[in-house]
Amino acid sequence: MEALYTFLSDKMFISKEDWEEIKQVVQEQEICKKDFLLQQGKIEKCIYFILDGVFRIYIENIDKEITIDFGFPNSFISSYSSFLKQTPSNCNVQALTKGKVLYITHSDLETIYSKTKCGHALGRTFAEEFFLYKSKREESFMTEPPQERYLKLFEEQPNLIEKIPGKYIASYIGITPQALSRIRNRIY
Amino acid sequence: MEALYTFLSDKMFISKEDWEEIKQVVQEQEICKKDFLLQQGKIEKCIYFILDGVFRIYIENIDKEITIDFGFPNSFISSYSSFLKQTPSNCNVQALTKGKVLYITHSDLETIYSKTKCGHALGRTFAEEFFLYKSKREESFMTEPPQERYLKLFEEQPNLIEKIPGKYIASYIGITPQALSRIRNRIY
DNA sequence: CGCCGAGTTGAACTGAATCAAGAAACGTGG
DNA sequence: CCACGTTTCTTGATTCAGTTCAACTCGGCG
Repeated sequence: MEALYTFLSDKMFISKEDWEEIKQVVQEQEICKKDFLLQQGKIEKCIYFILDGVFRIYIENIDKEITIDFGFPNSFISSYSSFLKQTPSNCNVQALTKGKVLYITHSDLETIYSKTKCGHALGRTFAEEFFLYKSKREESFMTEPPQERYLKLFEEQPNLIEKIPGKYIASYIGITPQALSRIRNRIY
Repeated sequence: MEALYTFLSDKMFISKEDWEEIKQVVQEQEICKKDFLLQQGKIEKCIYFILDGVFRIYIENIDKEITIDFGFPNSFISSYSSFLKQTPSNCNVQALTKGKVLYITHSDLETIYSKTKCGHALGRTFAEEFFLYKSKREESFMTEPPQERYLKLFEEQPNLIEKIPGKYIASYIGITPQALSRIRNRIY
């Protein structure tokens, strides 16, 4: 729980009282490998904060899966569009390893919005974080070829490359596993 | 100004007093064709609400421009990453036609955050809107081929296709003008 | 030991980029 | 309002990066 406080208070001010209020509604959950935090077609009811484990968000398209995002400890994960709109999600959120998460539900967050001073600022922080992430990814896709996207990813998340099956990484940077394999030995 | 109120109050509650406060800091500006609301390398100090005209956000890459976004009347436009982080932007925001915008500066928005009840909710609304937009775009790029991206765009913004030079549209959907031309007469 | 998923490698294919040239549309000044 | 120059669009030929299909290897696990 301190991990979450540290993460949030780095981005915004949270008073003692507000934090008490928030603590009331934040819940903890152990996750087994391959468990789903959310399945396509369901409505996302939570935002998760990853304490431990690695997660993946993906869309099941015709005949293939498309990886949209990975989640690592000390970051949020959610089918956030579905969460915001409270409409069925078009993606799955799945644990690649066993892990542990904190989460807050949509309705509890609404409560926080109304009951605490920092509520909306909290919601704003979520939204801004999610936006900045997507925005960075967009720029990467628009301006860089696959190889550079891979190298950047490698720089930013060197551990990722070890822990995650290459086929997911390939999909995440928008290429096939074969193409990734070729990029890899082009670089050696 | 009513246009902005209508737009916002559709998404959140704004009290009479808060709106008065907001009105104090919202400014209006006439824009000439080809004027820049922001140039690459500068820090985005505003969020704009488009009253009239069409705008374009683009990145100047090595040897080519990449269109990231268009802006139409009754929507917000800004180099929002730069705005949030208050760091130099890597994109330009330019008017494709003459037009008119409302805007609020970063520091004025901070004032609104502290002075009004709905401040943070307002910031949250901005962030959520921007996020949902990017998210939709990401999904489109990951799951659809260029031709479908074009057709979807055509459905959603039929007027866009008439008003905006094809080369910008091509760039926006991630292809060359030549490829767009071929898509167009493949469909007739 | 044999199976299965993941990764690699090769060959053929394909959609889009690039290069190039000509046609059409646009706007700017006389 | 026309004429000229610039920008945009189109079309064709060629090239290329990445996909697809397919076969083979490797490593973990029942």
